[in-house]
Amino acid sequence: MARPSLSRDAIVDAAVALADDGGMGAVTMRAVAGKLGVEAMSLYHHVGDKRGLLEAAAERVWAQVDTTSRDSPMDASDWADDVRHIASCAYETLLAHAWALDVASSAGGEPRMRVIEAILDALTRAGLSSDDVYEGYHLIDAVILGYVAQQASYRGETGSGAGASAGAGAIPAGLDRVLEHAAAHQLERGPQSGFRIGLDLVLDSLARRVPAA
Amino acid sequence: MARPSLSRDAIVDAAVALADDGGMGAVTMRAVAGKLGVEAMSLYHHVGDKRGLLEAAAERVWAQVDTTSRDSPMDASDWADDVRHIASCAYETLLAHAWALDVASSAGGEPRMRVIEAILDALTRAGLSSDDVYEGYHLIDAVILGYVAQQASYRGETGSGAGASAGAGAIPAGLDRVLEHAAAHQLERGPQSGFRIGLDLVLDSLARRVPAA
DNA sequence: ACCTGAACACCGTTCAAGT
DNA sequence: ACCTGAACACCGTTCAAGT
Repeated sequence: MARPSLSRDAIVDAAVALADDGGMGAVTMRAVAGKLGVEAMSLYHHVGDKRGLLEAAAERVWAQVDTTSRDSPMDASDWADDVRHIASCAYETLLAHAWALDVASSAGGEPRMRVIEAILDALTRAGLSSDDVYEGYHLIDAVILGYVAQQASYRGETGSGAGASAGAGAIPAGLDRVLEHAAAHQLERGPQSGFRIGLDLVLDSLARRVPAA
Repeated sequence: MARPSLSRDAIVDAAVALADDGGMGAVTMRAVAGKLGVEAMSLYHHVGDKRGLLEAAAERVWAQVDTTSRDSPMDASDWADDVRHIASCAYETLLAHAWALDVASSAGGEPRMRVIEAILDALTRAGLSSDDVYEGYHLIDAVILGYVAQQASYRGETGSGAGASAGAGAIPAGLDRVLEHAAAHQLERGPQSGFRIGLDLVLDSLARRVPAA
């Protein structure tokens, strides 16, 4: 039973695996098929399109984000912890599959909507005005996507080039702050450290906008 | 003088133009050459690589961001306005050329470093601790990149699909907050409105961390 | 119903040849 | 020095044919 007759799920799995090591460019209809011991054209009986396959792969990534609240679902006081939990999980997951961010415009499908729902729900439970829920969600989402993009690009920079010191070409003379900043990057930091600091700063600002009980 | 003998600049210009309408996928060595009335292989005398060409194109986009401070260069009090000015300009520019964000990991080159320098300089002038400058820059950068990604994906969603109402497929039952949120999206809002609100929230938080003079 | 070989219209890139 | 035709090894996708 090396091949359970080829299923859509198996195809999407193979695409995710290929993208994880090798990036989105490594996802080729022929490569996906090869990984499943089948010819490229067989895939079209299950996925319709390469675009559709990539969207399904991105959706699978979003589905890995844990959106369950940690404690009693109606507890308003821990709304910030709930957001922290969901956002951290999303950050970690997306960073592990950074290619998922480059897939199509509106990728993510229902799994992504569940993440959005969970964040909106936490902000609503906090007692924020509906305007603040609206704007707060966008800010939190931007922070997640932004830090993932930032961190992914920083990784790619030091992971591939010959000399790991200078980054994307030496820093031109006169950009002294950038030079300092690059040096500060060398310091040891915990995982998520920058992201968590930024997220907490945003959450504190939002907490200040909760009307007094 | 239809063809000033083909220059690297002209090639990069053509690549930017093709990407602006048609996305990164429209940038093809053959298409770029065609736009310049030349054969594809001629490009290799000036750019070396398609990757290099795309990086040069992204660099040209970053170069459009205005990094000049608005008033006396040593004025510390307007550091927040300076950040607002640079960040808004970056947001607008990147949104107009959203493909530039998908180019290679560390794209942007020296022009992007100048943007980073300007932001770091403003935060330093504010009198923030070096740790806060470090983390504050990352947060601001994440906010810029995040809102651009968010807005670009929202655009792509309503710009292409058949029915403009539902977005990326209808919203599944049970996701009531998402439904509300999608409805709120229909309201008229100024350009940059979400981004400016998020950015201001972040800048306020940073301002609170400036040690008292 | 599911799989496949051959084929089509594309890619990026190389290389020897032209001027 | 700069440009190019032909060619190579790839793409995604279609289609008629096999089982």
